Amino acid sequence: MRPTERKLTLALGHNGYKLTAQRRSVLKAISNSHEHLTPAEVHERVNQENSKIGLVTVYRTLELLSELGLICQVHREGKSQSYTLAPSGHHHHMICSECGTVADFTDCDLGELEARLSRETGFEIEGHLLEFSGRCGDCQEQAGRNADD
Amino acid sequence: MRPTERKLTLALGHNGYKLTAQRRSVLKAISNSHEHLTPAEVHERVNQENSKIGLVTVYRTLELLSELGLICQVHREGKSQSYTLAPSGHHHHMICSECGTVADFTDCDLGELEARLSRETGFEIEGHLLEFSGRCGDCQEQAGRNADD
DNA sequence: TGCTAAATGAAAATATTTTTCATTTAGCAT
DNA sequence: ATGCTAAATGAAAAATATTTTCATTTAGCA
Ligand SMILES: [Mn+2]
Ligand SMILES: [Mn+2]
Ligand SMILES: [Zn+2]
Ligand SMILES: [Zn+2]
Repeated sequence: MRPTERKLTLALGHNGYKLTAQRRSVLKAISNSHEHLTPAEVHERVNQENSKIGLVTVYRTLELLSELGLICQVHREGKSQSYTLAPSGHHHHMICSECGTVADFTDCDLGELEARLSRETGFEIEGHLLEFSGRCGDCQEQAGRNADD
Repeated sequence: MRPTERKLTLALGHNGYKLTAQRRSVLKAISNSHEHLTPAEVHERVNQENSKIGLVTVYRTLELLSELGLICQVHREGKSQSYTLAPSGHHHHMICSECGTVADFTDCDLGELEARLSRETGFEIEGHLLEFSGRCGDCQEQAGRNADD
């Protein structure tokens, strides 16, 4: 059993949820992709396989997996919600604007900035959203190759 | 003329766009609020006044004002797009999760982090999204007063 | 093996955003 | 000032996204 599947089994059991084929398919689709996927994209990919599950179930499952911390949301300007596999614990995303690949990083180091803002504005800070966008190594290479032609 | 209106006149003229009553109303609704407003909310507020403008025009106008740098988008988990008045230049938001107030700050100081990520992952970083969420001073006070009762 | 609460999915409802196109109007040239 | 024209508007419809409802199925347990 793949480590992601094992996590799913544990997280579901722990919280009184049932392990279903649909839930396994959704998580598998996400963990098989390095990109962030919208509910519609997950649905499409799952249904290309044998399974055929309903879009409503995809929505419900994405919300559940997100709650369990197995996947997390990616925020793109103007785009609809999309999800990617979550490493454990606090982390952030770098997103390739060309191919959609998501890379995680953990040490955001915003403590000092938070403290200063809190002091200066009186806000009590509870959380933050930090994402970088750019071009991944692969897409840069590809652009380089095309320029060479 | 209020400074925001002056900016609007200049930005529109500069770019070959026309100054219309609708555009003034939309910008006014946003600049009159410290909260971030969705298209539907902007529409509602504008139409409470004399004017009565179409929701489609609100959508189009928000996009235009955003392009011109007069307003900017706020990103909330699971919520639909919303906008707030933009100070000039690069900046970020702190958003009160209770009342929706948005406060801006400018010095995000992510250069070092960017450089390290770029070095370690090969990503070429082009931009970032940084938002803090928490409770504004007012909402903390109010909570304090309620606890006192 | 059977029971039951949880999960699923089809359909409908609701919400959000975009497109189309006929009508109006701001800004400019006269 | 007046008329012209490209840009802007708005009503309606279409497209897209998300949620609710409820009858049916099923995972996990006794
Ligand atoms: Mn992540
Ligand atoms: Mn802003
Ligand atoms: Zn890429
Ligand atoms: Zn507040």
